[in-house]
Amino acid sequence: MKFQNNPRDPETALYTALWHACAGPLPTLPGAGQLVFYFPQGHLQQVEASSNQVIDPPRFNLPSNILCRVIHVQLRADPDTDELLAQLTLLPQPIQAQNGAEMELPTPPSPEFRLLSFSKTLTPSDTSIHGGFSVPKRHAHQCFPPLDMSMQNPKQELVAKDLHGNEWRFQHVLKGQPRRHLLIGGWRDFVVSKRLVVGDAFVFLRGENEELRVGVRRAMRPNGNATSSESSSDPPDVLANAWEAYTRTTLFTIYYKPRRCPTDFIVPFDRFMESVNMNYSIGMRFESKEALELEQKFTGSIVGIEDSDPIRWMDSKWRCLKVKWDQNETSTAHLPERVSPWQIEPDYM
Amino acid sequence: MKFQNNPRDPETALYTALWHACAGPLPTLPGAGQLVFYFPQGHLQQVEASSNQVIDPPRFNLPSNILCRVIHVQLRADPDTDELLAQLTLLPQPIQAQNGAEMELPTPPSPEFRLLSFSKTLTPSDTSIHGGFSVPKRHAHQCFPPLDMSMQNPKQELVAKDLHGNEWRFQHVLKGQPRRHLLIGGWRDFVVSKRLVVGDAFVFLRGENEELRVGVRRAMRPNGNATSSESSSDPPDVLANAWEAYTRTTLFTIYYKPRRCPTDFIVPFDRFMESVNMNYSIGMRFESKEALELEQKFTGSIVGIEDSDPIRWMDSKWRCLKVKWDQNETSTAHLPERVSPWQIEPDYM
DNA sequence: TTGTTGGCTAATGGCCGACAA
DNA sequence: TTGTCGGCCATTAGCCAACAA
Repeated sequence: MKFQNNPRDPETALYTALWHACAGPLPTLPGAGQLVFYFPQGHLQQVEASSNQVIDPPRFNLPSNILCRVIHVQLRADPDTDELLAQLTLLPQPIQAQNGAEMELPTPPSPEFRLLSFSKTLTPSDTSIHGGFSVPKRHAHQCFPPLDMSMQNPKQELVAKDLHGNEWRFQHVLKGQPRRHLLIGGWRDFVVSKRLVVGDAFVFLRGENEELRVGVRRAMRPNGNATSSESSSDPPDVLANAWEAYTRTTLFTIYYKPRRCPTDFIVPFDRFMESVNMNYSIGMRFESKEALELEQKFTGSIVGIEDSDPIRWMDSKWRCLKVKWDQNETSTAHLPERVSPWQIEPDYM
Repeated sequence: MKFQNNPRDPETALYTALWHACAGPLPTLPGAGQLVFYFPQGHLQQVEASSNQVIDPPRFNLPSNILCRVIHVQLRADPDTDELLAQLTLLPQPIQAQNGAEMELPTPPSPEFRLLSFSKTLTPSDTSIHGGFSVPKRHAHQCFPPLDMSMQNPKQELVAKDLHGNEWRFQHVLKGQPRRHLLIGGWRDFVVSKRLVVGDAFVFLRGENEELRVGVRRAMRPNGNATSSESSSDPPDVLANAWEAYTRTTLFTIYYKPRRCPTDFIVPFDRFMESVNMNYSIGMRFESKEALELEQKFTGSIVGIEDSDPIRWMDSKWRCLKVKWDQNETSTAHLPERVSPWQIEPDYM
């Protein structure tokens, strides 16, 4: 299950689809072959955040961004915690080639698979020890194999695999007054094993050949409170790898945990160039792009343009914009004070 | 709980003691200030084993061993799985200084703490849902606070912290016919939370001030079968760090999971020098040193002396000995075919 | 349509001493 | 001395439909 090779293989396609469904709509992950900019500054900050260490890195002369080609992407999930992990292998690109978007490799055609899926955020009733899981009607009709409606209490067993290939069995019944679809008998095991709590989401996929998959998308913890596992995959001296790779034009590897901290230190070439061409100025109004990894769009205005770390990373675009968010019915307290140009777009309203 | 600063602090001393008790008697871990040899080859092999990837590393010109000073040691435990992790920060030593053992820093005097401890491997009864935990009599007498024997059914509540500072409560009772010490009421929670199974060991410590600690030493899985969490802390291109640190004499960091794979790529200076001075030859009989991380000693004889990877790591002492183990009442099938000189000592029997 | 609740029953959690290795 | 077992409660897991939002 660990290596995804041929994307045309239905098994692999299902795995990838499930991984992305569990990761949520938020993170944009480049594919193998794509050109991206790597921001060591952002990478370091992620490592610091996840390891709670302040790192005074050696004085590498890394530029603030490095054009790289994505050589390989490996999507994984921790067998214990189901935490998602993307491993990106990057190859720095020669400087002189840095201004040709035409060198973009053709994205391998992603074959179309018939794929049905839904996800539902768990309610207190769903997670409570008391009952089962209530399946919204349209989801049951769209994604579940059809029930034998000739029975007066239709039921069937659903057998689905998770990202690790483990099998989970659920009784799918249609009963109650009024009628509703329920997952019982096995649901509890799933909740306990996956340690689901209110706010986490249940993810369900049905691929071709009636293959069923289940997964979990955990609630975003407001701001990385200490539940986070310590096993950060990146060592504190992570920049040494980048430096080595940069100077010798060799491969290096970075990790990305989509449900952990917002990552924007890998930026697709096109998106970056777009943001470079955008003329942002103080006072400009904007709205957040999906790269900010928010569930909804927010608007605000730019209040400053300056290096976020002028000493170590001069002239870096990374989080170079100080912003003020508009007040909103939902709280904007969790929104960052600094964003990168590629995380926003001008608000033409 | 994450940073251990002053080893004289009783809190810290208890933490360290508990960590080592959970790690088991097997691994030797150097302390801060010590000189060690670092074997990139062994490091790489551990990474390969734990990530199930074969890595074709860039062609660094790393020597097969690098003298380093241990700058910092940080002992941690994963909050989810309790997996132990030692993070070693190493500083490569200048070449010209490589032949002076006198440069060994004085090991900081490890203050003596009164410390009582025991561990017990769990039986089926201990882990079964049916009952509690049976405490061997001498351990209860040695390590538990004394019971009030005037009661005809003496009992007390033990409150103990684990490596993360979480509190666990147990009812310690003396009852049954014949009398025995039992841990009930709370024991089950502990077993479930820590996911203990038969063969795992319960670790108990009592420090000064009657401070109690509990921990877990998991059974060694025969040969890294796939239960292992994927989140290896070392990225595949881990050698880039070492190379960078080696050429520029800067710090680098390695990780060591004592319950995962046998590590011998960090070897204390003295032990290595000893093994260099040992004249081993084909046919020589030996017995295993504790560095082989075995529960007991085994004997065998040397059948070959050769580079284990003559192409990439010429003249490396790492696992340069091919050995044949003596037959034994216990199986020798799990013993490695290759060992390093510092893992064995001549058998003078 | 779907979240929550109280009720009911079956299952199991969990403590006990007997017994035996 | 200590591991395992059968017995025996008390607790809870888990399904159900009523009800309400």
